[in-house]
Amino acid sequence: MRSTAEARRVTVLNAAVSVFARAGFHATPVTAVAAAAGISEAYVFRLFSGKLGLFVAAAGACFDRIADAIEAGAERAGGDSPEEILDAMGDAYAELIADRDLLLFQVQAQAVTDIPEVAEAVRAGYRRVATFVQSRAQASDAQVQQFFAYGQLCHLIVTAGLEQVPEPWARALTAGIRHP
Amino acid sequence: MRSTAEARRVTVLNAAVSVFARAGFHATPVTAVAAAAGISEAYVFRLFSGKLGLFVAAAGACFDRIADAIEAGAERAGGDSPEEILDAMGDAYAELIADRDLLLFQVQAQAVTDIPEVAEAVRAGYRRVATFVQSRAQASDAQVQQFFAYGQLCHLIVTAGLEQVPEPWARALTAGIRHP
DNA sequence: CAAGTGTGTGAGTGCACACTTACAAACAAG
DNA sequence: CTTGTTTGTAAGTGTGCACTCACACACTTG
Repeated sequence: MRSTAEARRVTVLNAAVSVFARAGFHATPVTAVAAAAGISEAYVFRLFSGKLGLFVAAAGACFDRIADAIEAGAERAGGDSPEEILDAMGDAYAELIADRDLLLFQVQAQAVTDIPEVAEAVRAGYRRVATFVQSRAQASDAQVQQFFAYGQLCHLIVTAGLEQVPEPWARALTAGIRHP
Repeated sequence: MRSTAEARRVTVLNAAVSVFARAGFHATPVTAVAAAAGISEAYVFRLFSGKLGLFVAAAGACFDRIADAIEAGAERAGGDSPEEILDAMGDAYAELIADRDLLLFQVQAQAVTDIPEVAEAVRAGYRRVATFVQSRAQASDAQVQQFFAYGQLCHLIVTAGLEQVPEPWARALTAGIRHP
């Protein structure tokens, strides 16, 4: 049944985002994502063209979920000004990455951009998100840039575990970042 | 001669930063850094306690160089206001990472923060840089936060190769970032 | 029922790589 | 010269992992 194979791919992709997020591309064996998806390693290799194909597909799924969340967040904005819409998008993003999988996957993907296919997937993901943010919020270039700069700051805060650091420098970096 | 061993360690560390920066911790064999340093793999293992010890030491060297460059940059500031000093520091940082090794190494280190020793090294590095920036520039928390947020944005720009992308969304993200 | 097609796996295979060990040359001290 | 220490390497060893293949069950079609 063709639909079953397609359903499997979705399951595997969700598992892949979670598992790759922890230890990254090179450090996670495809056995691990197969186990997380509840199927055999051999079948994962049939569903995707090698480990790299799996990772690239997972990157697509990751950015899909991010784009959807931001889009939904924009709908809940309090007003029509760029500031209000960006703020609502930021809140939606913060909510989405509460479980950390999507954030950590992005970090892992950025770390293996020496592989051209991954670099292209990352560009495609940010292209999609950035163009939507700009057009939907009617924000200026500078506002969009700021939006992503503080998004990237979240990556540092989470990977370095700065929320747990009580020292002043860490408090300065984490100040105002919504529920990490 | 003890001094020679110490000199070797420095050589190896410089090589390690460059080599790890390209492909990351898990994807680069220590043979590669040994070759870059011009010595045998076995001797690298004698100079450092395993691959992880080498990587952590390289992280220390990386943040040392960053801190030194920012410190030197601050000396060249045009004035005494926080804005002028932060700007001079930003310029110094941008100059330093022109060769990309230090920037990419930071990305790679952030990607393997699931290893506790690496996470601690990253925190120590940012602790050193952030405390210096804040005390030297007498900047507010918000200014320091902004400084690092746009620094992290540079990581995205470089890893995704956004300087090469002519599309509007990419131009918005790269606008005003000093000579990438 | 026979033949074909899609879904799924267990049991390999081969290679890359982290780390060790045994050994050698240089230099120093007595 | 002998003994000891430091610098350095060549040649393993064992393991983990990407990827393959032969095979099996299910389900459809004629």
